[in-house]
Amino acid sequence: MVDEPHTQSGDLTISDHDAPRKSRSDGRPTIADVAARAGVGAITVSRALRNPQLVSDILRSKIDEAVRALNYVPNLNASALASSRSDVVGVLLPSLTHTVFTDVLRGIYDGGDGTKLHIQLANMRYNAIEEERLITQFLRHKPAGMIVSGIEQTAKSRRMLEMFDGPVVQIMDLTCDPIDQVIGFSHEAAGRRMTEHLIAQGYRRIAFLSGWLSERSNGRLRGFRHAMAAADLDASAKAYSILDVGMEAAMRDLGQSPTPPMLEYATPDTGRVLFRHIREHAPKVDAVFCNNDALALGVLFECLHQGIRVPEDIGIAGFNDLDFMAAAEPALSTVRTHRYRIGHAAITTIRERLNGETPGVRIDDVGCEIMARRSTER
Amino acid sequence: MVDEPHTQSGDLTISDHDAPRKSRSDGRPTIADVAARAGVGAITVSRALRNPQLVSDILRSKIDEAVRALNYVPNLNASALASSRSDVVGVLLPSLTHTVFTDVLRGIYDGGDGTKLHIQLANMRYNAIEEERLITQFLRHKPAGMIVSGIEQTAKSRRMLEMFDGPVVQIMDLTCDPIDQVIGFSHEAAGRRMTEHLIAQGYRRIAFLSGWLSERSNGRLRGFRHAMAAADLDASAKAYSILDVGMEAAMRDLGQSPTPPMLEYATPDTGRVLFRHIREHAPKVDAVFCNNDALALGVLFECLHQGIRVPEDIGIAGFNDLDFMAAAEPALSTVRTHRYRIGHAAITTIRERLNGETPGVRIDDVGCEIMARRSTER
DNA sequence: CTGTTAGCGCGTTCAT
DNA sequence: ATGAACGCGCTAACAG
Repeated sequence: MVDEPHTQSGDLTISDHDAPRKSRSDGRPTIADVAARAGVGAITVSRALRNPQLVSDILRSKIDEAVRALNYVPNLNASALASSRSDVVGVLLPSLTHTVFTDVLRGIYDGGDGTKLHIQLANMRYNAIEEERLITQFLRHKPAGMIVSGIEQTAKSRRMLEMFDGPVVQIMDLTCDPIDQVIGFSHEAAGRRMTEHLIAQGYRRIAFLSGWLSERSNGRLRGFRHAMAAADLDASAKAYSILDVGMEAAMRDLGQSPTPPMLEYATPDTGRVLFRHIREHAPKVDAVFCNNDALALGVLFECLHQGIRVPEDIGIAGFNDLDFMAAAEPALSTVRTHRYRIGHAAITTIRERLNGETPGVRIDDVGCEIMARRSTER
Repeated sequence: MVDEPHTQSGDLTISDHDAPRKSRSDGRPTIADVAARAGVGAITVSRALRNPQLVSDILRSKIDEAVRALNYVPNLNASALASSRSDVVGVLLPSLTHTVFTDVLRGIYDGGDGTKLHIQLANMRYNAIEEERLITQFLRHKPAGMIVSGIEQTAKSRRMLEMFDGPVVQIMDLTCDPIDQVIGFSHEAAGRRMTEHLIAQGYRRIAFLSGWLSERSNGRLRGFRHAMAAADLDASAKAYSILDVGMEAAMRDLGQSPTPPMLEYATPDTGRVLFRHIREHAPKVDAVFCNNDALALGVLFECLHQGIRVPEDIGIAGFNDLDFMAAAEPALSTVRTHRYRIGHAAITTIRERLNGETPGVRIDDVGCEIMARRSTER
């Protein structure tokens, strides 16, 4: 086998036999080796690899052969340095566990499929300061684009992203003043609409049940309150919000401190505990609007346990429409959010813009859907 | 300002005055700019940034000031090229949606926290060929380490990873012949132990219920069959395996083709449909061992719906111990796997080895735990 | 502890 | 359609 790696390039002053030549390279073949073997210039190899049609068929096949023979692997770091452009898209998510974000992620990956885009993912843990740090880090890689969650970046984060030379997409919320582009839906409208549905079904003493509230959850709560107020149910709305009926105490019952990691409260068990507290402190509550589906599932189980009829005695609604909601007995009402679609749209618009296309719309409201099911059918 | 950047290296034939010098750079300050402003050599800046204690206090503070003043952002691509070493860890997961892998991911991120390691994640969709392609891609970035799922890589994937110069950790399964290191547990043992538990509880006609079977699911099924055979229940084991009682037909009922995306079958709704088929085709089944928790939840709801008592008429067991299992009514038995711990251990060992420490153990069995709850309490 | 020199491997620029 | 030369920004290897 012709297995002589890249030595011909340096016929310098070094003695040919003893040549210690402490190369800093890791010994893997470079584009120059491929070029030498194919009998062409390095740049031709470069072109053949990135844009085959720029090279004649003959050279191209020679090059392909050489690539295969040498087992050539392009060095993307060198490429990125030379072109000051990389194929990495930075993605910042508040959580890697919540189904809502994993669905977004799946959309991003599916949408990025078949391209050479790579995803670099970070977990900012619902923490704007952490997010700032991560953005700083990410930018060092000179990514091709960025996807960040929500619209509540710190001023510094925002500045960095504005100065960043590439597409930036904020997702999962809406704002009229995006950094660059935003794709999401209005959490306030979602909360309002589900509450309106509950009221239309005849529920009057509705509790909003949640663990810890993210910025977006707060939007839902606002929507809930507005809808209650609009129906002249504001007083009870406040009274029955779990925020007002001993959440702290309930949290203690979970054996956890009411401080971070607060995300852990978004579990069915939390739902059960919180609902027990509601029954104690606000027995007249006739429906619970849960800030997420896991809580709703827990409430259902607690009702099952206590022999409370759903939807007759208590209406239950969740948020997100995870797959167990439709399969539950009775099926649980919820708000379907288009998480997958959002992720997909985000990476798609980045791809398009990287290809030179123009942004389309800067603000993309994908909406959401009220899934009215048995659990709120009064 | 002494703002003459790197021109001394090439006092060739270029005229000194006219030089338009179309810089290909993007105009951002480089390490040379920082060095110039601080009045030191570039390498000193480099050192100060990477290993502050190698530089005297005076220079270090000067450098820090310059960095801040210029808003210097290191170019990691250049760094990676020069050192042929990057701070990116490649992670290949079969799915980004299944809670089992998102928990792994959370472990990885938590374990990588506070380091400069970046995670580059890919979704190989339970597809070894796709995995091979992704490994090829990843290696182009010259990552610092790699984490891959399972032990069933293709021969080529395996070769690439063996040749890769850095730590490689296979996770979520066990093998006595890892590529480098393996951290996981035996799915066969897990399946066997849960089955033994069911048998010990007095269940005899046990069905193994699953949607599509990954390599690891197959291990669980093997364990199930071994345990059944060992208890002289092998005939029924085969008969009641959902694989033998019309899975295809059941799948059609789901309105889906029995081909990919098969992952979608791991939902509660699938559990309900499959359980209905079991009741029809194998009415004597007295327990179902579900390949995952979502299926088990669906079976529970179907029992609720049909008025079948759990655990008296039917025992239900799942796999993974997602958080709704303990909160269900009745609480659902399952196998707790240490997903988070595995992810955490994987990135931790990579960190350690990057720091020059030796691998510890090559094969790390983190085991699993049988969570016997009401749903199998006969 | 600090600086000098010489690449790392590729892509741009400009010439052919 | 192809090639030569240089530079992208940083760091390893030696000195001092």
